[in-house]
This record gives sequence, C-alpha cells and structure tokens, in this order.
Amino acid sequence: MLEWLKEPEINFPDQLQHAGFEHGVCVGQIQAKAGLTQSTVSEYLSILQRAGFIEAKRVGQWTYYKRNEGAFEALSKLIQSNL
Amino acid sequence: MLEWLKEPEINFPDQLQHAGFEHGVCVGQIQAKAGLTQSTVSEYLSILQRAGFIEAKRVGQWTYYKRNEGAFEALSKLIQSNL
DNA sequence: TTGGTATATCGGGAAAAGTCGATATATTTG
DNA sequence: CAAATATATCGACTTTTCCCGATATACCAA
Repeated sequence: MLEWLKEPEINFPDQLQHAGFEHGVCVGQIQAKAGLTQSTVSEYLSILQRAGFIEAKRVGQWTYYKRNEGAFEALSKLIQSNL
Repeated sequence: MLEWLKEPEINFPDQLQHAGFEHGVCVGQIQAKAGLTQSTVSEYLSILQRAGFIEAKRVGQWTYYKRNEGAFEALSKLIQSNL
C-alpha cells in the first residue's frame, strides 16, 4: 500500500471519476486493489497513520490517505545512524 | 542485539577473557546480556543471519556473530528509494 | 428524516511469532 | 573414549498479529 501511494495516478486511476489526488487516495480505492475487506484495510490504514507513515484527510464521506515522506526519510536515517 | 554488536568492546567486556572481537561476539555473551534462554538467543541469531544482518563464524566450540554493515546500508537505501 | 454510501470500530477465530525446556550436535580436554 | 562446554534444533505453549463479519458512526441526497 505504501508503494501504491507513491504513484496514485498510476495505481488508482478509478479515483479520477470522483476526485483528484490532492489529499491522497480514499479507502475504498485501496481496499479494492488490496483484495482485503473494508474493515481490514481501514484498520491497517489507521495503524500506518498512527505510526506516522501516512496522513488522513476527511473530505465529506471520504477519507483520503497520502504518504508522509518525512517519515520514510526519518526511518531511513534512523537505520543508518542508530541501527 | 544489533545495536549491541555495533560496539562489542563496550557491550561485551567479558569476552576479552577468552577472545578478541575479530570475528564478533559469541552466543553466550549475547545470551547473558539479553536475559533470554540459550535456545531463544541461538534461534534469534540464526534468523538475523539468514536475513543477512549478521554473519556467523565458527571458531572451535564458539560461534561468533558480527554485523554485516552492508545489509543495514542496503535496507536504509531501500526505504529511501523503493518504499 | 430516511435511506444510501463511505469509513471506523469491535469481538472473535486463525495464523504467525516469541519463548521455553529438553535434547541433539560439535568441539575441546583429560 | 568420556566428560564438559558451547551452540543448534525440536516440540509445545503463550502471546501477538492478521483478517474477518457484524455493527456503529459520519456524511450526503432526496
């Protein structure tokens, strides 16, 4: 999922029909691609959010998730320096 | 454990009594510091080895483990580029 | 306000990971 | 070879993680 969110236009072309990608990709799109249930994907995304890897933005009935690139940079550096 | 192995001299001073650190740190030393059973530590180290993060060197009855810095560098870069 | 759609949360069962004691293997020493 | 020491492997149990269906919540539209 994290990789998918790097290129929303390529990985979630269907979303164009009701929105752009300014705020990220909505849960339903990710769920369809993941092939897991809605509840599983929702929970998974919220875990990634709490971990800081993605950010959520509620717009109407949709919740859009997008990557927080800073977190990946930070993790990469942490592995370099601390680990 | 991976952090401990960055500075063997500091984290495993007892090992000096029977060996240096050329080949790394032996299982018993790591086990004592970890506070887990011998079998758990042995299995854990072999998992880390299979994953490529550490290398094993058998010398007599001892097995010494040391970090494979390249693996950490690679992981760090992988997070930067692929993830 | 009622019904429809999107997402979140909850409780539970299945799968995986963590940890242990017992035992096997390898090596050294007497 | 026998005993002692260090490590590895095995089987079982416990804990955690994964994933689901059911249900709750939030928002929108008629």
